[in-house]
Amino acid sequence: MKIGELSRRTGVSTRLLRYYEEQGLIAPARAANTYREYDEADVAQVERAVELVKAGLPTKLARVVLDLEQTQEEDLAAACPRTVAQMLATELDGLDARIACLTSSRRTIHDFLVRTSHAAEVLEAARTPA
DNA sequence: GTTCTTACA
DNA sequence: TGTAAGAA
Repeated sequence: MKIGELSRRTGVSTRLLRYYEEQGLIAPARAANTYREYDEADVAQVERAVELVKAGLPTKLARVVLDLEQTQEEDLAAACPRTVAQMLATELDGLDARIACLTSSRRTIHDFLVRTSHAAEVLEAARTPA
């Protein structure tokens, strides 16, 4: 399939699909007319890439993870270099720090809200969207 | 009509 | 990242 269809199927803009390719996250084949040619495996690859990026991984790390998953599905354990594991651990630490920060923010806002007469009603509304 | 590359905002 | 230009 061509880039347009892949874009529709994955919800990722053609602009971003080309950028992912530039960053080594995907490696589509090329048709004779120079058009990029994607297969089903690329669809899964793009969806996976989106997950990793959503998780906040730098594209550099996402590229490595994607690469590891593609080549060493069985003994991934041995294939992942310590340096990569270390970087992932650092990501985890950063996440923990952000969670702590957000938890603090939540506390501050929540504590104030609870002091208002609209607390019960508003908090219930937030809990029951749409 | 669709994609490609390059480049600007 | 969206969008534009010019070519295929």
